[in-house]
Amino acid sequence: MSSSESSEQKQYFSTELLSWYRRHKRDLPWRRSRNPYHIWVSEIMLQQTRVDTVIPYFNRFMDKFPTVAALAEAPEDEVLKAWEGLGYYSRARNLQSAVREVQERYGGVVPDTKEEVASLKGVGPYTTGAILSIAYNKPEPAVDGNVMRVLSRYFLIEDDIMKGSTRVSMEKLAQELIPEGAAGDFNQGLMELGALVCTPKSPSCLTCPVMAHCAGRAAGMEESLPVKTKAKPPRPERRYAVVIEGAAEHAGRVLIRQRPAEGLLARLWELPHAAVPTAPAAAEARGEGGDPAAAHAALAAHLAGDGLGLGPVGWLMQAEHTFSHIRWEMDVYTGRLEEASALLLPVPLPPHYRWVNREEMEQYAFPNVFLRILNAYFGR
DNA sequence: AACCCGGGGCC
DNA sequence: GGCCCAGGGTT
Repeated sequence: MSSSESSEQKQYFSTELLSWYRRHKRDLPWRRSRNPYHIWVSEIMLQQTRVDTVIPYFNRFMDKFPTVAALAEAPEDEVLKAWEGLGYYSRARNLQSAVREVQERYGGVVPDTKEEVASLKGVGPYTTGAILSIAYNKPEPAVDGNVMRVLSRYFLIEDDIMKGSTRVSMEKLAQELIPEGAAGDFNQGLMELGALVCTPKSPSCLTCPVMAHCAGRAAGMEESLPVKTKAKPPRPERRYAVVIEGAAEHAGRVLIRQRPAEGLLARLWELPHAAVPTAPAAAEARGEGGDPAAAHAALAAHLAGDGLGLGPVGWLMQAEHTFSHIRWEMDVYTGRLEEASALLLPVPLPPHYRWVNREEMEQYAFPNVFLRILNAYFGR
């Protein structure tokens, strides 16, 4: 980092920011007490969602699970239900798992040392600092994206904030800035400034309490900081998917299945799909119409693993879904299960499979791409 | 350090 | 529809 910050510039920043925060802080539900459990839950929720969205979730969550003990004892289903709509369900599971540890190991009292807090599941460097400073007023930095944006602008730091080493140096700087005895308010002030004034686009410099000594602003660089490398584009992954149509008592229904409890899109529902085998020469063009023979081979081999036989397939559509790191490019076919041959017995369905029609599918949560396919298939 | 994990809002 | 938004876990 540049490390050309003057002590006057730092002193000014700390004093003015703290004063500004105490005059302008928003009245938020988790700011009405210093209850460490409340602070913790709010920080986990805020990691992924805007304040306005979090508020009703936080209030409902506290009504339902008012204490560490209450959350520790609750069935996981209820916790996930209370989290429904916030996304990132693994963080709800991590939170409850860590809360159970606090209940058992610390008698329900959220610990107040760096080592103990940082060891809790789902609590990394940022959340550790937030809990220690906001709940216990300990002089620990809490550096999130807001804070890195504010600091990189005010001190004109051009280090790439996507690098781990930059976060570490920002933490050092942020810690030096904490005014004596005011860690909680100062850290919240940093984040509040980033959220309300020093915003990612078109920051409101004219109302900023520290504009007078902002090096980024003085250099006309407030819009171009922080420096942040572009994430590399998601790697494409070609897949075959199939809408398996039911017959007889399942006429009008299609076969869906639930994903495993761990990993990508955990526990969501989907259509059966299989990777396109890494093809030799002619793998380039995805075309309308696909390659039914190749698709049948891949899908049939895949479904055989669940004891299901697949009959011939026909072209349906193309569909795609982009994650931060993967891009699914799917060729979608329709097909039916193979007749159960000689014994004339119904093919037993593995427990994570279901037949659903267009009404019944409403009860299951699908990633968007499968929702689009099913909606197209059912003709909406 | 590199990769894995997911979903929403804005323009 | 393209662009931007983040923090923690694992290896």
